[in-house]
Amino acid sequence: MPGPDQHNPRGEADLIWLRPERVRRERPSLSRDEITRTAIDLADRDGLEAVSIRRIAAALGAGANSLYWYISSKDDLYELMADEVIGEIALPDPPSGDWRADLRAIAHNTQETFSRHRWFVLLGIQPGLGPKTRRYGQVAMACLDNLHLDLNTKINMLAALNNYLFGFAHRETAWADLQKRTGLTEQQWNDRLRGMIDHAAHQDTELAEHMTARLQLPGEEPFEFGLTCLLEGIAALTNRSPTPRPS
Amino acid sequence: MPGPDQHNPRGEADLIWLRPERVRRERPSLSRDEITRTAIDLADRDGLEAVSIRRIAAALGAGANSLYWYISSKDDLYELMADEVIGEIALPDPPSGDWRADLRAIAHNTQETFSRHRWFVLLGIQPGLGPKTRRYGQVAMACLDNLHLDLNTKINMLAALNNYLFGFAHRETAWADLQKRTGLTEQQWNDRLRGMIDHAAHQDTELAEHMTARLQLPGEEPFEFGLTCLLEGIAALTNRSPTPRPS
DNA sequence: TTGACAACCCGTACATCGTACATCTAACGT
DNA sequence: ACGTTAGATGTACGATGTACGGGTTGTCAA
Repeated sequence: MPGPDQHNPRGEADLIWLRPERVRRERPSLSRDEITRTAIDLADRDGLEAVSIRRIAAALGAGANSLYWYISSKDDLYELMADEVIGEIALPDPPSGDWRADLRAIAHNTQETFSRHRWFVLLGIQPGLGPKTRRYGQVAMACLDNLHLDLNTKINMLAALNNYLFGFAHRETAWADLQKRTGLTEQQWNDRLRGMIDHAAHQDTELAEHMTARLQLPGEEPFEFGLTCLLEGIAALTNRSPTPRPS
Repeated sequence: MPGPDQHNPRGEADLIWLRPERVRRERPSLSRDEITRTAIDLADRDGLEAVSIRRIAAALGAGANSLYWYISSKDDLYELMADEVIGEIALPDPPSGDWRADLRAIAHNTQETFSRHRWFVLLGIQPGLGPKTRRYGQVAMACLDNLHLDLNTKINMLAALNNYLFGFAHRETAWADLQKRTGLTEQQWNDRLRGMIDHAAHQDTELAEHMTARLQLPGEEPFEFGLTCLLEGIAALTNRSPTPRPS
């Protein structure tokens, strides 16, 4: 990484979504799509840190720097990957009309997709303006339609939900990485953790309790619990007044 | 990064928190603390990607690889940084007794600390078993004490809250990074975004609305909104401390 | 048919990274 | 006095992202 680079001499906001994909003439053997899919496969199999320009190129049978014709930086690639992942989330389209059920479904599908691509939350990228992301936002919005709320409130609701989903996914990812970092299988890792807790319990009950707490954090039940809290809270706020104010 | 490395031939779960800091004899000029603080300062000033072993060493006036005596890998360093950041969060200790107010305070302080160290959520590390993190968990637990819930429920509540906080911080960080990536000042960036929205509104009103929505996501008001939702939902689920409001 | 120009691809090169390893120095236990 | 070890360093290796310049092929005007 040769220096920060001023990166934008002309002051253009250079988002990939505002640039058209280069038109396919005849020769091109690559495309943004292929590149993105290959990158995602690599990340799924070997983790995000295994995603390198060279490796993608190699997997595509292309030269090392060929990709730079289609993307202008690795961050661009990340943005493409993010949008693609968002696109994998199954959506209730059209919404059923029951906003709570719809949001719950979206939440579950999102969680499921995130856990198939655990690296997602490590991209450090807010899914931006890509087409798949926009569709996601659009459908989520539509789920709230017959509540007749103002735009601002709807946005806040969905943001809260998404924040929760991101946070949960982050925790899961971090746990998985921690386990991987030790080089143990999941079984070995769990056994060892239990052992550590038992051992700690003898000299430091507080530590043992703390570890127990952390141990059970990822999983179905805590996810459901938090999700229910959020939806319940949203419902409470909408029943009250059109513009809820924090106490 | 020379290969994955099996990393743990003997199958030891090698967490930094289970190893004592090397005892200080006389000569040592470095310490985990100094290293951690230097790393944090670097990250605050120049971003997480500017945190390299060599740069930290240079900043400490030490040789390139001296740090490896104190930490055994860069991931270890991340763990130390995370614990340190958690330690900066102001806590209501002892709790006031009003669990809602206490959790709200913790949430605000956490958010405030995270936004001073935006790189935190990019560590890809779940704050683990470090002393500061344990204290955080301990105090948060104590806030729920006089609700007399079972351990499991309390853990789920705090997890939900923390997930939300992580998610929100992630969004803020991602936005800030996006802006930085364009190389524009915040002012320029906002102007440009507004311009893009206005421009988009002519040909694609849906896109314009979508961008508007995203534009306002980080900020005080959405944070407060989601936080209130969560606390309200928690209250509803415990049907302790009932929300006295017939719609 | 020819030539110019663009689209596309790739090889080389550079700065930088994490860290394994061998080695040096100075304090310590005996 | 002397070996042992804690602490610090230098060198080296395999990677990485990407700037750059030159190649190759297709398209289109003349």
